[in-house]
Amino acid sequence: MGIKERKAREKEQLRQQILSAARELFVNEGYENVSMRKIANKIEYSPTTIYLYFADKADLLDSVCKETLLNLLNTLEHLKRDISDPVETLGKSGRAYIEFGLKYPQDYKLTFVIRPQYQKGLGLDEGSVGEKVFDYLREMVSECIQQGIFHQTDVETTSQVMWSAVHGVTLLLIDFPDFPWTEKDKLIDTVIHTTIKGLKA
Amino acid sequence: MGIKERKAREKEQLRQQILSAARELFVNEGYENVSMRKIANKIEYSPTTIYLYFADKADLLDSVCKETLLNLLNTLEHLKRDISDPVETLGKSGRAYIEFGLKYPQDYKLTFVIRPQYQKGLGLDEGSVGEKVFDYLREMVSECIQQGIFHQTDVETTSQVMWSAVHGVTLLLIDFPDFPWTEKDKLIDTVIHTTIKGLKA
DNA sequence: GTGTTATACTTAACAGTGTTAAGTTAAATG
DNA sequence: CATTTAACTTAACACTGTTAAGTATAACAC
Repeated sequence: MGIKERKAREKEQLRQQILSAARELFVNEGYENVSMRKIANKIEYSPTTIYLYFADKADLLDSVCKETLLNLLNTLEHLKRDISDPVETLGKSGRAYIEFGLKYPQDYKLTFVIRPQYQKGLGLDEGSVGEKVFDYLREMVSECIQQGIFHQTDVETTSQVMWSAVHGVTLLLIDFPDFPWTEKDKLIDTVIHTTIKGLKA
Repeated sequence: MGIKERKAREKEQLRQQILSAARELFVNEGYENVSMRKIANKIEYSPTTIYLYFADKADLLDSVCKETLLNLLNTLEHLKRDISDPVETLGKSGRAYIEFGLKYPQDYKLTFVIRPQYQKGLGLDEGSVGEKVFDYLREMVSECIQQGIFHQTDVETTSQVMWSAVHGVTLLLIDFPDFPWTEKDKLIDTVIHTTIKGLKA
């Protein structure tokens, strides 16, 4: 029964082709400026073929964002976690998060800004990749709280404060590139250190 | 020479009519889902009339956002500033900023997220309303630094950290309404207090 | 009051959009 | 070899932002 498998493999290949064409165009030209026809041209198929693999343009965006979240999760999980110094680890994670956003600014915006506009079902549902990313943050914070380093004892609130800080600075740096920012690394460090210091007991 | 003045007044009136129709539609249906024809219908003029008053759709967005920034600036400037307790004032300002964003979530997103996507020239240029809003923040922060309350002595970096925090939590609350947030007021307060505490000497 | 010019607005059109229904072609199945 | 199924395409619909050309009316000069 090798034929069916080959077919399935070919289907999956085309799906991936569509996905990576879409990502490249979304990132380079912006979601709104990319048409289904442009994507179709890039992969040399007719526009309607895409609809055999994805429900609509928003679904395509959805899949692209899911990949981005997987990459982000992967980046974070590859950080060496120093359990003896959870605050240091939390800081490093925050920095990695921001740097991920700045390394792939368009992907970050697609995932955390554009997508919520089209997909009410946030992508942070139970079991989703988005939730896993936030779970990672929860773990880091939880460790700090357990060791009594933090003032707050509420893991949720503390995690959300941390997320606000890194999300905020990431988006500002992306969206207002011409603003007279302090030297980028200094700003990032200050955001992280200020937040962590504010959380400490 | 009353005729010319009357005409100018009428022109300005129509301009305002277009603007408020655009704002209402942008806010209720989202920038991307509003067509020039929809706006035209609402004001009972032909679509092309709009182009006699605004260069294009992005220019219309621009003008709507400028109004929003004026409203935000006005809100902030009406806060009682307690010069004897600048930290208290800074905290109140931060809260007012976030609450403004949550009171007019769509306007906030149009101004701080959607607009930067279409208008490279950020809207924080010298002399712009956007700059005035940030100047307000600079003043608050500057007062805290002058009184030696803050650890940092750099007004710019400190202001940017503050902005990151409030912008971050505002956008997260708007974009992910279904996320299991801590009680909203508690989260806002914690974000502000954490940031200010982190900045203190 | 008449002729001219400028102003304000509209009609028609272009090239493009997301998406669907119907049609085609080729391969797999019986 | 006939038939069904899968993969893909063509054609179309109703819509988009925007421009060029046209029209009617009001303001002006004489």
